[in-house]
Amino acid sequence: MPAGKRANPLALAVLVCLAERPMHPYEVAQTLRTRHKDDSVRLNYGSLYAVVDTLVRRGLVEASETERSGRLPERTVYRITDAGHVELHDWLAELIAVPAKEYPAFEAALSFLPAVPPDEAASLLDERTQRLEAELASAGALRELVEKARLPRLFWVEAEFAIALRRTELEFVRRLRADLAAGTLEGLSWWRQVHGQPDGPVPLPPPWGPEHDEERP
Amino acid sequence: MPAGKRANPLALAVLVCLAERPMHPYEVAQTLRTRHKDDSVRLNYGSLYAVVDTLVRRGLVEASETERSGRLPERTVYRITDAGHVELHDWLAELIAVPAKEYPAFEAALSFLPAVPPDEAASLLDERTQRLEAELASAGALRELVEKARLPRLFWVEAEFAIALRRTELEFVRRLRADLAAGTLEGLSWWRQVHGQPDGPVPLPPPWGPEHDEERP
DNA sequence: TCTAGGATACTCTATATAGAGTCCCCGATG
DNA sequence: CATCGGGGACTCTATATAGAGTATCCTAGA
Repeated sequence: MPAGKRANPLALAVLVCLAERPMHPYEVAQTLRTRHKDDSVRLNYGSLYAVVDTLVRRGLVEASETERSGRLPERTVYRITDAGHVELHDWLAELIAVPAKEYPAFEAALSFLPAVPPDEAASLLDERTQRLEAELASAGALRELVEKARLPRLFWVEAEFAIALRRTELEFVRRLRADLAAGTLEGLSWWRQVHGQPDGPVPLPPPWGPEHDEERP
Repeated sequence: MPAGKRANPLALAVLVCLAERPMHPYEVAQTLRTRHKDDSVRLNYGSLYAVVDTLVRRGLVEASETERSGRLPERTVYRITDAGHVELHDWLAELIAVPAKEYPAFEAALSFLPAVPPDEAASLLDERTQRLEAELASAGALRELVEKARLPRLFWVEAEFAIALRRTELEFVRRLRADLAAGTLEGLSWWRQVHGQPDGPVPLPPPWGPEHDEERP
């Protein structure tokens, strides 16, 4: 088996850091933080040490020394192995070349949109719009700072990507909200009707089942 | 504490289904599948039953009956409680109104882009482009089918959203690839140089550290 | 000089999760 | 009539994960 388990991208981050030079896990965390890679990779200590252990078990990194200063906890310095270099390369290549299915929370929320009444949905979408605008504004400010610091674009492509996604999301929300306001969203009348019942929230049922999936003779 | 744990969106999906009518977990899974909600919410049996248990412990759903036909495994039918209705509403409202930070795999990959040589990166990006195009093509075909089945747009907004994100990703990848080809990507010379060393892969170190984060006098 | 607060460098534990495995039924096939 | 395959409806288990907790050192203020 060439690829043991490629679950947590934090493991990839560790490999990248150790490919630069040997470090102890806490130092890996620092490095990722000062480079703002913790914006793109979920980083917390609980997972970090677990992930390093896994890498050790898979033979991708190995302990190179354990220092101790005073009576502070030991620091174990790890180095990447040859197998680690290979795995780093293959994993990263795969991540770049093949798009993976993601499950964004908002996509899930949209799936169940009919479960809230349409008027409330409208104001919730408005709130999201405002928050997204705020987020994009501060992201823009940050981008200017980074540019002024003369940090080449190569080192913040990931931030650009995140911003592009958020922008698309904002446009989508605005359009959906507009269609809702204009009454041009197909299914709206059903939606209003379902929530018009006086007997409290009747969130669904949607009027389609297996029979809509394929035609029968 | 009004909100116990709002981790897994599958729990939300279960609440939505049970708000429609009482079901046993397997039936919930079926329902989600026939409505293609398993495209927006990660669904697998291992998690499903665990999630239902959690909902029971939190008092959001309760067992209403357990049937048995023949010697097949028992089917426990669950119904949503009043607290469950409240939680369903609040959770969904939050998901719609406040954008959550996500960690897409490709964003992580972009973070570490300099770890592969630039020429290889170019062809990996090409491969991604092709795969994204294929994905979007089949998504388009599916969308037409759904439209022909007269399924109102309200019931597939989430798919529209996913497509919008993928389109943005495709554009982003195309542009990045083009900048790479044109040599207009800032940092490219450093990138080439680092990977030009004959002593194998020297993936990093990037030429910035804490000193770039803030100015000193 | 005493102390409050913040790094440093982990460690612990309860819970979540994925994926495989299990057991039974039913219809079709040879 | 035996058996084969494909659902249905879970159950089991090893691993991953988040978040809080711990213990030491250092610095700067009162």
